[in-house]
Amino acid sequence: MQPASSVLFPDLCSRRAKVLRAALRLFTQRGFFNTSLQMIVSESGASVGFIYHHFRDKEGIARALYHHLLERMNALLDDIEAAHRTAEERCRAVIKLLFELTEAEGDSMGFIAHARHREFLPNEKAICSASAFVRMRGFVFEGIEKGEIRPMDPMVAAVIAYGGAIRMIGLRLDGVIEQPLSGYLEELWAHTWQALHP
Amino acid sequence: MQPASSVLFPDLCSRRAKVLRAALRLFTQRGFFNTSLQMIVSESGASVGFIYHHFRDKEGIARALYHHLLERMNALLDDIEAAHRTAEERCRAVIKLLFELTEAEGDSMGFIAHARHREFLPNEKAICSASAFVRMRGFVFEGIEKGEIRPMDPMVAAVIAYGGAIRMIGLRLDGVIEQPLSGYLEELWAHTWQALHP
DNA sequence: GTCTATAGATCGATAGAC
DNA sequence: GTCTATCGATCTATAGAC
Repeated sequence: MQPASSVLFPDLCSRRAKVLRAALRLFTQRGFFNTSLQMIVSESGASVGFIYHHFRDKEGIARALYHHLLERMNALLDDIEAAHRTAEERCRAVIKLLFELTEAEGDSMGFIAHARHREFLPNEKAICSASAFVRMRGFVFEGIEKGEIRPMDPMVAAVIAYGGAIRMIGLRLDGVIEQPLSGYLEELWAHTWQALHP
Repeated sequence: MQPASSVLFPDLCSRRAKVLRAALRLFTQRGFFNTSLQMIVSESGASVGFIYHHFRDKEGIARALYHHLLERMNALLDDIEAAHRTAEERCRAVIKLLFELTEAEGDSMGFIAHARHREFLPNEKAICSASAFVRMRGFVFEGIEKGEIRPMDPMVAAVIAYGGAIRMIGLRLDGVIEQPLSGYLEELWAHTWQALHP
């Protein structure tokens, strides 16, 4: 159940937002192909006509969700970039954010980080090519250039920096990890940084 | 294109194996729900009747693939456990194996590590609860107990050990990483071990 | 713009011959 | 055991009233 107010879904009232939130929950929990339009109608309270008028087709709902969530992620990365100077602080802040979003808005995190978008959005780039993920890697690349991270292949540094956290998010969303992720942040990052610091 | 001989698919000749290999390729590249039975018939050369007689239904093909691949992975983990004593060597060997399989049998790795099985196999456990993944984590847990890995939460150690590699596999399968993974193994593991060693 | 009723197409699964 | 022809269910998308 999504909380009443939400970082990734500021708009909770419009009918369009109701459709998006219902679809998000169904897509994440049952999968895109196991979700019929009728289910979205029942869950959202909107009608078939409304949905086709505003989203063109079923794929259009997923496309709107995809772009909406990536745009929100980009805005949150802007905040992090402005609030922190060093690669170490920025990466840590990114992981803290992702952990918090996993706990507070698991459906959204599941849709962003966990779903196989190519299967139902054939014309979208792979999510890891999306700008939000490119920018996350950019924090690491910049850290190497500035000497804040020890010299190594940039992609290797990026997967070390975020790989453990992303794996942890997956395990949490799948129910393998039963405790809130916030309790792991300090320990995870302290050790991860041992692999990166100069 | 799968190679002519295969670690994960020793049997290449039987009609059953032809169906499994065709389905694997289609499921990984197009997704389970975008693959019709008719496509599997066309790709494998078997008939509808043959498939339903041997697999009961479409889900049965995916189920057979899932169990077959996890069983093969378990056998390969047996080999690693027998060939290496320390956690450091075992984890490194696991990552080396996964990197090699990603390059040589990308469809299989995509199906094991990348697909959302819950969507089309509702009665199977999440893949990260499967025995192969539990055993991979077990190598890490044992390393902590023996003092080969510095004291920390076991799950944190496990995601640090494998998270970077698994992330790299995902990026490689999605085409973000363009070079073979073997070229990254040494550097990735050398730095990752800095986060784990006592 | 919004709704309901329905068309149109696909696909999984089976029946029945061999 | 294997095959082909076909049924029946489901779901997306649209037509047409309001």
